[in-house]
Formats: sequence, structure tokens, C-alpha cells
Amino acid sequence: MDETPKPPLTRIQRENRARIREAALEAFTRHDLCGGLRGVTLDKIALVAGLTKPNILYYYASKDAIYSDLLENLLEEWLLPLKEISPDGEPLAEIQNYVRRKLRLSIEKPRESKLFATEILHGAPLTAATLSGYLKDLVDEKAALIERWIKQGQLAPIDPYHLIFSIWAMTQHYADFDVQVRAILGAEKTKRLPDEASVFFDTLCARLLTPSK
Amino acid sequence: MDETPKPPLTRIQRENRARIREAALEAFTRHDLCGGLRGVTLDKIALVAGLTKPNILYYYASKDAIYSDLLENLLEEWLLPLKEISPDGEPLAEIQNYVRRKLRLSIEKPRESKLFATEILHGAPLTAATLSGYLKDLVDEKAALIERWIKQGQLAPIDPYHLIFSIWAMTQHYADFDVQVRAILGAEKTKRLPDEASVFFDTLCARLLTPSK
DNA sequence: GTCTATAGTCTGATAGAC
DNA sequence: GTCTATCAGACTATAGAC
Repeated sequence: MDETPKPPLTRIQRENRARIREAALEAFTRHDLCGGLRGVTLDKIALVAGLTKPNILYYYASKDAIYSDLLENLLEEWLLPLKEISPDGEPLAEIQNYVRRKLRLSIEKPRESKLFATEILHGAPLTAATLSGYLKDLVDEKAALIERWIKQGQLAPIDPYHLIFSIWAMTQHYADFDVQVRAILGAEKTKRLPDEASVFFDTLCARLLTPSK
Repeated sequence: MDETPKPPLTRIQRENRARIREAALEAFTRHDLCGGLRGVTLDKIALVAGLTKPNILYYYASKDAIYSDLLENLLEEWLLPLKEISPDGEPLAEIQNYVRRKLRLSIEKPRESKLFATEILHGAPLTAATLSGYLKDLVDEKAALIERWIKQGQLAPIDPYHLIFSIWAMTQHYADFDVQVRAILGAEKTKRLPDEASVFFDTLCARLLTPSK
């Protein structure tokens, strides 16, 4: 009677689930032969997590459930930089800061970026509803803000949606396609990458968005 | 004795292999539950191709062989636009044309773009050698050309490597993440996408690359 | 809560008739 | 060259001891 129908997770359960998520994130995005939902076995996740296969399935109902949980926990963090664009700041600086935050996130958390990319690339089977609901609303709001800035002459005229897409694409490129980036830049230039990319994007934003007098 | 050790493929063999490649490309990049090398079964490819599983394996030694062949046939076409940047043209127009060709390729052949993206995302197990060899040389050559244009004052100063990465990222975004783009733009704006993206990129290139007088 | 053992299913590849 | 039938291995998930 005192039991709730869905009791909250205990501390140990939360910890073990977090441990499994970390192992799964590693396994799903490691450069083995192939990644993605089907490319990874429970055995691999169990090996990385230091648990046995049935034990994993004690904490998660199925492999798909791990993958879903991982994505859900990811989305919120991933959209935070966009949320933080403020109507009260100086327009160009707000967007440059957004790009910088997004770039840092991509470089510091490439696994998360890759997992999200894999999900969208394969048709967003688990996040389609979130994309056309929550995410669309958020982007519409920020696009309207950018439009307002443009109307007030604080930014040069540009399509705000394609601007946002471009920022996503360019910043995530360094995480998702890091193998290609590294192959082309070579070891030397790769070391300087974070700084040089940062400068590049600052320049790009300034030239693209500074209104002509 | 008259037999060559590796006889060239007959016409029928070429046709059937092409048919299998088409079916595999469709299967590998279709929005089912998950894609990629492991996400697709020979049964699915056989179904799409209208052949039986053993018949597929008569034309290709293994599933991996189909995937490899697909990628090899793809790379050449995919790099053609970059190759076509000419030292003899007007610099800004050359780059704008490159972006336009790349965008058209992404929009017209999204499956090819997605297959390539999947390969790189998963660590480029089959194309790593090509990336750091042939592709690096090609990019180095074009980056040097852009540097020359900048030194001659025909383009505004910018890091040519990050410029090329950005062009790749932005154009391929419309193919690889089409689900997300469509979810955010809605049906109406999606219809106008090719034109609006084209205008956006022309503007972006002009503002980014036109030298200040 | 965690383990061993295993059920049951799917899948890549092969054998052999036609 | 193309088919049916089938094997051998790998995989997810479960049963049940401790």
C-alpha cells in the first residue's frame, strides 16, 4: 500500500545505470568496425562496463532501452547553448558566443555528438517527435529573435534558419567527421585546431552578420 | 591457357552488380530502425534487388564486399566538384560555383551523402587510406590555390582548410540531417529549400570572401 | 542483486539440384 | 547462372541457482 506504482530508482540503481550508459556511449561510438544500434552487442557493453550481460539486462529492459535512455539524457545538454542566446545581449556577440559554446561542446564531447548524428542520419526513429515539437519551437523562437535584430539594423540581413543549420553543421563537423579532419590537417595542424577553428568562426560571424553602414 | 587469371566482368555481371549496388545503397540508407553495415541484412538487400540471397553472393563474395564496392564507386563522383575548382577562373565565382555544385549533389543524391557520412562517422574503416592520401593531396592543392588568391588580394584572408571543411559540413547537412531540417522548417519552407539555401550560400561566400577595399 | 547456463532466433555463407 | 535447403555461428533475452 505504501508502495508507489513506479518507485524511484535507488542510489545504487542510478549509479549502475549511469555506469552502463557510459559504457554504452563508449561502445556505440568507438571506431571498431561499425557502430550504431545493431553494430554493438550487449557483450561489448558488458565488457566495457565490467558487468555481466544478464546484469546489464537487470538494470535495463533491453538494448534498445539503453540506447533510448542515452539519447534522452543527451538532448537537453545538447540544446542548452541554443537556449542561452539572450535577447538582452549585443546581437553579434550573442551569436559568436553561441558558436563558441557549440564548438567547445563538440570538441569536448565528440561521442555525444556522434551518437546524436547517428540517430538523425538513420531517420531519427526515437527523436522524431522531439525534433518537430520541442526543438522546432526552440528554433522558431531564436529565429524570430534574429529576425528582430535584423529588422532593427543590428545584424546584416540573412535567413536565420539557414544560419542556425550552418552553425550546427560546421561545429559538429569537427566531432562527427574527426577522422577525416585529422587525416587532412595532419598531426601538426590538428593540435592547433581548437584555436584556429575558433578564430575562423569569429571571423565568419563578423563578416557575415555585421550590418553595412 | 587462353584464360586470363582475372577475366573482366561480362556485361550481365556488370549489370547485376550495379543492380545489387543500387539495392544495397537503398537498404543501407533507408530510414528503417537502424542503418550501417550491421544494420542491414542480406535478406533486405535481396528483397529490394529482387534476387535471392545466394544469388547476391554469387556476384559479391560477401556483404562487406558490396559495401566496399559501393564506397569506392562513390568517392570519385563525390570529389569531382572540388577537383573542378580552376586556377583560371574568377576566385569568388569559382568558390560559389563549387558550393552550388556540392549543394546540388547533396540534395540530388542524399543516399550517397549519407553512406559516406556513415562511413566517416564510424571511423572510416574502409576509406582511411584514401582520406589521408588522395583526398589530403587534393585538399592541399586547392588550399594552396586559395592561399595564392588571398595573397594576390583577390579574396579576403581566411583559413582555406576550415573554409573547405565548412563548405562540406554546410552542404552535406541538408542531405545527412534532412529529417531534422524538414522537422524544423515544416513542409512549406522545405519546398523552397533548394533555392533559399542557394541564395544563403551565395550571400555567405560573398560576405566572407570579398576583400575589403 | 549477481551469476551460470541455455533457450530461441536471426543471419551470413555454402552445398548441391536444376 | 539461379534456385531450395540448410549449416554454423552469433546474438538477445530468460530461467533459475546462489
